[in-house]
Formats: sequence, C-alpha cells, structure tokens
Amino acid sequence: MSASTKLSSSVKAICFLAESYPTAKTSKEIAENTGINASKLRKLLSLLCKSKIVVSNQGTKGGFQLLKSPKDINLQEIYCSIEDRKAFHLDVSDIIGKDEYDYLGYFNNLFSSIQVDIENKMTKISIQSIMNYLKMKSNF
Amino acid sequence: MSASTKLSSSVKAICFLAESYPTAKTSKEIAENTGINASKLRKLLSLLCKSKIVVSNQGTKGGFQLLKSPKDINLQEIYCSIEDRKAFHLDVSDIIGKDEYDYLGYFNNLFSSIQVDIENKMTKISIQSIMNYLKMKSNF
DNA sequence: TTAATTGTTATAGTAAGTGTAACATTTTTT
DNA sequence: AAAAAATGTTACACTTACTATAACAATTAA
Repeated sequence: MSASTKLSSSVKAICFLAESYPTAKTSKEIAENTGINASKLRKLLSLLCKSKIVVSNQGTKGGFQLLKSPKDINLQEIYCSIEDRKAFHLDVSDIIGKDEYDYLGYFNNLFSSIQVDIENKMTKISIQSIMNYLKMKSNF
Repeated sequence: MSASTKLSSSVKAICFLAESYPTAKTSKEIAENTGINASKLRKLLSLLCKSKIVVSNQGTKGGFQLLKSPKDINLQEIYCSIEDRKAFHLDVSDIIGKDEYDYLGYFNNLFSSIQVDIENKMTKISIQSIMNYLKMKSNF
C-alpha cells in the first residue's frame, strides 16, 4: 500500500516556485535546483496546470509559475492533480465471488471513510506551512 | 497507493472459520467455500498463526481454527499480521537529495499521523461486526 | 527563421503483487 | 512402521504498476 514519489517531487517543485513567487521558472531551472529530471517535472507540472495550481508558457522566455499564493495551495489538491487513485485504496473488486455476502460494500464503506480523514488532513496543509516548517528546521 | 487483496482474502477465511467457531477446517474446505486458492490460504493462515489469531494442526484431522472469539478479532491485527508495510505509506526516502531541507521528516510526521487514524479505525472493526453487517445486508 | 521552451509519447528497467504448483515436514491412524 | 492427510515453505511464471529518461512534436518570442 505504497504511493508514488510523485507527490514529494511535486511539492519540491512547487516549493521552489514559491520561493520566488510569482516569477516563472523553466523546467531546466527547477531540475537543477531540485535534482528532479526535467522531463518528469514537465509531466507533473502539466498536470498541475490542468488544476490551475500553476500556469505554463511555452516558447522562449516561457516557463512555469504559481497561479496561487503558497498559502492558498494545499496538499490535497496537489495529490488529486497528479494521482488518479484515492490516497487510500484497496483492490477488493475481486472479492465479490461465489458467496452471497457483500464484502465489497463493507470494505468500500470503510475505505471511503478513511479516505475522508486523509483528505481532511491534507487539505489543512499548505505549501506555505511546509516552507515555514522546513525553514524553521534548517535554523538548527 | 494500493493495497493487496490479502486483507480481504484473510477476512473471508476468518469469517468462514468464525461461522463454525471454534471447529477446525482444512485449507481445502476453506478454499472450496471461499473460492480462494488453498496454497494462498495456507500462506495467509500461517501468518495469522504467528500472531495468535488462528492455530494450525498438521497431519490427518488437522486444519485451522480460530484462537479467539470473532468479537475479539479486529481488522487492525489482521492487517498487521499479513502486511509488513504500514497501511498508509509513501516512498519519500529518496527526497533527501541535494537540498538542505528536511522534506523527509515533514512527510513522515504527516504520514504517521494518518497511520494512527487508520489503525484506530481498523481496531474498532471486529470480525463479529463484519459478519453482523453482512448478514443484515443479505436479508434484503 | 531560429532558438528556446513546454507537451506528449515511447521505451526500457525495476519493483511489487498474484496465483499456482511442487515438495518438504509433520501428525494421526492403522 | 508405513501410509495417508494435512500444514509449511519455496519456487516460478505472469501480470501490473512504477520510475526514469529520451526523443520528438508543438508552440512561442525575439
């Protein structure tokens, strides 16, 4: 029950953009500063464009920039932009087998309730709060 | 961020054992009644043996039986028995790259807090309550 | 028109999960 | 002691998902 590294890569990229908000940065610049492959970054950022978290400009002098203030971007919307799956998900679709019991319904109820908890937690965490935490930690 | 079918298979097997608690059943009998492969069942049930949820007896007249009442078995202990990973887990170990910020620590704090929530939810769900739910549903 | 940039597709490699079979081990029964 | 029946464990093939990267198409500004 593991998740991708897409979330942490996205957060790193967005935090980098947030440091010079609202200035635009190219995928190459972001790559050099985060260590994340530029092609991978473009794929992630294009997803974040579709949900209006960042905006992209093609061509010379193009790049990516945040469309919202760091305090108005939360983890949940980032997660939803880059992942099609729910954050907590079990493959139970095959358990509606030969028996008469509705295991599938039972587990789905449980999992969607867990999902709500996770989304609530993620919604409360903004990019700004992540940056504050990281800066505070780096002062030691 | 998906989980295995191991949990639902285990629950099905345990529910079947619970229906005739505390009588022992062979992996073949469980397989015939649940549609789950007998070899897979033995692997799962041997893990559940190690955490004292079921007990196994080899040899003729052997089989598996519940070691505890269905009301005293909860989802959380089943999950922990069969999965080595935490229920909610992100691969963020590679994000401690070239920068000075402690992203890893930040995400770990978040994820362990989510983990606590999930474990609390699972702990509250007993095999007995699952069976009650399923029986109630099958009356329609 | 050229250069620089994003957007998209393709591909190869790795890791994880799944289902099943085969065989070793243990135990009871005769 | 031998045979039968069961669990315990290992191995393997198959599929699926994830990851990283490259290559090229599309777009834009100078």
